[in-house]
Formats: sequence, C-alpha cells, structure tokens
Amino acid sequence: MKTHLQDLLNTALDQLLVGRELARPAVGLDATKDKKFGDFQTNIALQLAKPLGQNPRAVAEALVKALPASANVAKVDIAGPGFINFFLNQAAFQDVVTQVLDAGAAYGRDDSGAKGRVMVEFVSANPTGPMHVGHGRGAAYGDSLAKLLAATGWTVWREYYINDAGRQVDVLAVSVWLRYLQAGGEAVAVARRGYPADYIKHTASKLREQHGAAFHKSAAEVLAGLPEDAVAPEDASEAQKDAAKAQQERYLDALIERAKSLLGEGYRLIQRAALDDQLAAIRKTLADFNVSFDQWSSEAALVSSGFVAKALQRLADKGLTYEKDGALWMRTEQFGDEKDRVLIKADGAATYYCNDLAYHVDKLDRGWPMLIDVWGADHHGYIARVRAALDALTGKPDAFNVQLIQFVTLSSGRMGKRSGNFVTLQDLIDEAGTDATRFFYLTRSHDQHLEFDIDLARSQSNDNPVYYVQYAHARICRVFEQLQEKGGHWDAQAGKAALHRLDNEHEKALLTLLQRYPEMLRKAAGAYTPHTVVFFLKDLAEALHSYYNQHRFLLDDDAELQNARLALVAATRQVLRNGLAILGVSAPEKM
RNA sequence: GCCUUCGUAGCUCAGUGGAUAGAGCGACCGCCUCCUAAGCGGUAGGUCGCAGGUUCGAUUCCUGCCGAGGGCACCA
Repeated sequence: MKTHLQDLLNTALDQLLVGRELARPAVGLDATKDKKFGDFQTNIALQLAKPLGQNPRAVAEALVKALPASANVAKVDIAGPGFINFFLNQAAFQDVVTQVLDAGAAYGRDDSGAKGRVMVEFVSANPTGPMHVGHGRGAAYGDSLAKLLAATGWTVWREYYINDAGRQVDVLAVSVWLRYLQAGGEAVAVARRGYPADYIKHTASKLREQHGAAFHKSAAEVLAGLPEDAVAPEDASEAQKDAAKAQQERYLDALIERAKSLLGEGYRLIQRAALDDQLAAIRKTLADFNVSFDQWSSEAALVSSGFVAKALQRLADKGLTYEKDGALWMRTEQFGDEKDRVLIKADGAATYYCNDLAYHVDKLDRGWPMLIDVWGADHHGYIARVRAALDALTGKPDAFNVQLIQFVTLSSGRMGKRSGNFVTLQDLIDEAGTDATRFFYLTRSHDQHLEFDIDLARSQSNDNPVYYVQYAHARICRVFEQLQEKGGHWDAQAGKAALHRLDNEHEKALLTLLQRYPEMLRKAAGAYTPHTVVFFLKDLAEALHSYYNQHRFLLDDDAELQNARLALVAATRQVLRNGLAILGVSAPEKM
C-alpha cells in the first residue's frame, strides 16, 4: 500500500518538476500517528517549498492536483503547514487478511537469503562460572537479532566463542584445586582473587570421587614460599587496597605455578574437568533459555590447531607486525586505533587480543563477509583494534559490526563473578520462566541501560508484559475452541470473501497493524533492534483486547460477518505468533 | 584528561527533523447473566537535564555545561 502511494506521489512529482533543474527528493511517506490525519502522511511539500521558492501549501496543492486517481484512496487532505494526508478506503486494508492467512508463518518474512551471509557471535561468556543476568541480556538480544536477520533476507550463522585459554582458565583450575584440598582436610584458604567456592565445589567433589587423593598435596607443600594472600584492612586507603589486590594477584600467579609443578599432567586434568563442568552449565542454561548456536568455537582449539600461528604469519607477511621490547606488536594505529597493540607478550604468551583476532580471521576464512559481534558495553574500547586488524586484512572495515549491550543493573547493585553475590541467569529463568525473562530483556533497547526488576520478573504477576501479548493469542485460540464446542464452523473462504464487512474502528486498527508488520520487521532488522518487535506486539495485542471487549466474534445470526471476523482474528493470531517467534517467546493456546 | 552510552510523567521505559510527546506500573473513577477481567473504557500526571547554534520547524542534528554508567594494559 505504501509503495502504491509512493508511486502516485512520484507520478505527481514528475509533472510538477518537469523542466526544472531540481534534484528529486526521496518521497518520505509515513504512517500517521493520529488517525484524524488519515492513514499516511508525507512532508514532501515542506521539503520542496524552499528549492521551488513557493510556500509549502501551494506546493502541496499543486501536488495533490497532479495525483492520479486511485481506487484505494478515499480522500487527500492538505493540513497544517503543508502536510499531505492520505485517507484510504477500508477496502484497501481488508486485503491484508487474505495475505496473512495465505502466507501463514511466512507472512512478513523474507526467507530468500538475498541480503547475504552474516555471522552473529553472541554471549561468549567466559567458562569460569555461571552466567549472570547481564549475559542473559546478550543471549536474548543476540538470539532474537539472529532470528530477525534470518526473517529479513539474511543467511545467518550463530556462534559462541569459548574463552578456554589464558590465565583465567588457570585461575579456575587452582580455584577448584584449593577446594579439592579443603575437601581432603588441608588447611588452605580459598584464594581471595580466585573464583568463589560455591559453584566450584561440584567439580572438586567429583574429582575426589573419581580420582581419590591423586591430586592431594599437603598445605605446607602447596603454600611454601608463596607470597601471602594479603587483605587490606577495612579503613585502608585506595592505594593500600590496590596494593593488596596486586599482592593477591601475585599470590594467584605463584599458586598457579606451584600447582603446575606439583601436579604435572594432573593439572590439565583438573582444568579440563572444571571447564567441562562450567561449559555444561552454560549449555544447559542457554538451552533452557531457548537459545541455540550453530557452532561453539574454542579458543584453545584455535591455538592448538596452529591456526593462530598461521594467522600471525599472514599478518607478518603483510608487514603488519613488528617486534619491540621483546614483544610482537600489531600495527593497528594506522587503521584508526589509538595505539598499536601487543599480540605476543615479552614472556611469550599470546594476548587475548591475539587469539581473538585470529578467531575473527577464521570467521572471514570460513566465508562470512559480514560479522556482527554482540558485546557488553565494557568491551567498547576493544572495537577499534579488532576493526583495525580486519581492515588491514580485508580493506573492508565495515564488515565488522559490533552491537554493544549496555549494562544490566539490579536493585541490589552490580554483580560480579568474583564477588560471588549475583543472581544467575539459571535462577532467573527457573523462577520467572524463559518467556517472561526473554520478553523483559527485549522490552528495552539494547543500547539503553537496563534496570532489572528481579522481584517483578520472579513474581509471575499480571503486570508482566509478556502475559499481555500471550493472552491476546490465547484468547483468539479460545474463540475457535468455543466455536467448535458449539458445533460451529469457520469457513475461511467465505470469510475472505466477506472482508468488506469489517468496517468498524477496532477492525480498522487491527487491519492497519497487520499491514504494517512486514515493514516493521525490516525496520527492526535494519536498526538491529528486536525491541521494535516487542512494542509492535504490544500495540497489536492492545488492538485485539480492545476489539474483543467491544465486539463478539461468534454470531448466531450473521454467518457472513462471523466468518469475516474470525478471518481477521485468525490473521491477528498468526501475526502474534510470527512476532513472538522472532523474540523466541512461546505463543500459548491456553493460559 | 580522552573515548563512549545515556538524561523524556512519581517509577520503569518507548518515540520522532514536523501537526496536541506516548505506553506500562503506581493514583483515582467506571465495566463480567455475555468468546478467559492475565482484559476494556476514562481522569490526573511533562520546562523531553541546562544553555546556545543549524533549520520554515529541534525533544530529535551540532557545540558547550551539569549529572549518571562503561572504557582507556605486554588482563581476559
């Protein structure tokens, strides 16, 4: 319908602009906010007023005069400073019911894949502990974004990057080991900068069961000569606290070295067991959260397969790296980064950046020309260096698209893995349910800070916005169930043929929204904003509830109207389903 | 200090180069003999942080200021 009106306007513009040296502006046509301004409005006359040197209302009048007639247009108004408002015939909207019913789950979708191939990497939470509510936001967002892109013409691949290499994995291993030693009766304390004991106990006790005392060493052996795991006094200055933290990290480093030398091969075994347990928990949580991936990529595997080394060689061949102060550097500054970055540290270890860069090279090698990464806002400073490197390699910096998820705050304050006091995503979805949790996350724009009201999410109260939308769907289902119980029958063909009977304002509101759905999807995908879908669904549910309250659908005395109304609500139900599917939220038939 | 995300109703948040800035919650008043009241209708509630600029028009774009979050490692 929109393109139809644009065609009309373009035809009128052709006439108006004939013989003038004017760049032809794109015809901006929008749905009106207020139905008293009709169904669609354009400000084209206002835009043209200045270049034409005429007042906007005169331009509007000339344009309207030049508009070709159309069966769909009931009236064209000029209003305000020079807006052109289109009032459409109700018939122009009714056709959408047939479109929706015929297309079904495909209504609004573009499954052609014609937009190209895109890889979406999201979550990628470190396998050093359970996911918290911040990860949940990235999971809900990334998953819905992937669905949204797939529904609007992209071929999508979704991937999780497992950071199973580097120091943090050593910290994880010794955290488990300390707990294991405790269980064996040794007087060793949990490391202050290690990972908390509670979610690690499981691995430690499993190791005891399976391997007995194989990894047991005495506290004296373990701690001999290690720096103290210092703690700053309550009233310490900032400097003293920083010093204590640094000391705690030195203790951890020494402990890691000690564990490796005392345990030999056993160290890797403990580490593997810890990683497996953490990853298993993450996979379970994501499965419960209705989030899936096409591939889980391991950082450690990337290193051990030699791919990182090969990628480094390619960078070197291109003259993009150099050695300085015993380290290997990447020339990112000349590609827009603030400074060059270290790939290989002076101690020979690869930086996180080095491996992550190699991973992104791997993504390109696998034939994904467009990369979307969903990151937490705390990784913001990291974008420039990855983009710089990809630019250096491909010459296409735009192929790397990062969507930052702003932080989630709780009424109880920030959460952190090391602090141990956080609400896990698993707890949340166990208590509030996947649907409510996902919907809650997706109701906010991802680039907006989100305050998570845990009590609201937990209390399955009627306030929860997801019920509002789901209820609309369930209500429609109930209508059809009721029809069957009464021995009635919905004749879909007759309904489609009787759409002209849909003529009240509630029906028009629904028809308008159904018609807007495909464009809304494209807009949401183009802006990477699944929350646009949420707000659309709320509007659609509102229109349905309002309609439901004013009119009955099951009519004993008017089969034609009943068939038409049932066709309309069936189409509404279909679009509710399609939209909820993009969000990964179920569409229950009963509530 | 530099970079970045923000500041919209009492609270949580949408929205937009345009016409009278919206929703939910909370407050108040109504609506179930009728397809689920997890619903509907209505009332009240605003200096769109502040100040300039661009524009026919700015809450939206630009600059500065104030306030909040997040970054600025040979950590991950």
